[in-house]
Amino acid sequence: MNFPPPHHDHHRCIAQALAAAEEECRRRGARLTDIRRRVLELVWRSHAPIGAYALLEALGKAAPPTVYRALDFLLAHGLIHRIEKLNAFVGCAHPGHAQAGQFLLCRQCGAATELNDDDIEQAVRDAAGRMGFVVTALTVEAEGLCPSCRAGEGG
Amino acid sequence: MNFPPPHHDHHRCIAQALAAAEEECRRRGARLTDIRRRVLELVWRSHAPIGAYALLEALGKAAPPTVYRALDFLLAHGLIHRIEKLNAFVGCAHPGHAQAGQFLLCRQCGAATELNDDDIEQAVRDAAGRMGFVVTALTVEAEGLCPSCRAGEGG
DNA sequence: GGCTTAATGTTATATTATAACGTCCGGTTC
DNA sequence: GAACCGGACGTTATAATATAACATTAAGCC
Ligand SMILES: [Zn+2]
Ligand SMILES: [Zn+2]
Ligand SMILES: [Zn+2]
Ligand SMILES: [Zn+2]
Repeated sequence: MNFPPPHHDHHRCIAQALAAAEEECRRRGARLTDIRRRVLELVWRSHAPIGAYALLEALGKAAPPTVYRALDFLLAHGLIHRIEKLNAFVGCAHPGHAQAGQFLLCRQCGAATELNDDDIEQAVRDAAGRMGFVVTALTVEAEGLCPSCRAGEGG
Repeated sequence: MNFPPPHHDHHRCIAQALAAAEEECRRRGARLTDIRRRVLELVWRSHAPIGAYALLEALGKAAPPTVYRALDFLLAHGLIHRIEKLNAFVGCAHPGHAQAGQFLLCRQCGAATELNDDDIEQAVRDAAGRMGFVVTALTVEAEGLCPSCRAGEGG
């Protein structure tokens, strides 16, 4: 839930994500098969969202439906999220929690960080409610500069 | 800025949008050519976002670059907006105003309505700021049910 | 083991978007 | 007016993203 510093111990991010995914799948009676696990691992190779065809290439011998099916599974069980602006996917650090789909996207380093801010969600629900609109799903994608990249830009 | 009722005088929406576009282009010294105007008019055929290839077909004899170039122009001058979730485009009712890119998308009738809510933007800036992230562009796409469709669903 | 269903493989194709280059047209300069 | 210039458009090809349809394999169950 914090912005990942540039040189943190990312193996730890991956290990935690995979452990959380195992747990979540067990809890839901879902099968984290080999392909699904490999795709999840590849998504977690970095905090920057990755596209389906990049995953496909990384997987090696596979066809598009293979990776899209794995992505569908991971999305359905809240293990990854889709970044609409980028047609790309990023790991979810807190599967099982209520997710609002709020993301900060650094235009410099590409990192995506998930927010889960009730005030944002409430502000949207309020504004929508004033027009008689009922919100059932929310996508927030904020582009900008993360702390590290901001420092690097001399600003 | 209100949700368009199902049977409002939509010719008026179109006329106003085209007039506003003319004015905005004049103000900016931009050329609203025939193709660009026709695409804008087609985008405004309804309040539901429309895809590039649907526009292409409606245009008749034209190739993809033609419509994409027109869309790029209209986007650049704030006359339309792109809905990322849908890979589709919708007219902007208030060109020239500061736009936050906030949309309510009715999953029933498809209508997209633009919000311009400072509280939403502020909530995002605040949440981002707490993590040291500076927001430069914001996309908010809320899916749900508009007033008319809510009434129709018997809920 | 045989049955059933979920998962994956495979091929083809749909959908969305852009690259590259040629042509035309309106205005400017001389 | 001829030469020039730059923006808009035409045209062809192709890139990038995503899904349909059906065959095959693998798990889970009895
Ligand atoms: Zn990490
Ligand atoms: Zn960054
Ligand atoms: Zn209207
Ligand atoms: Zn509606």
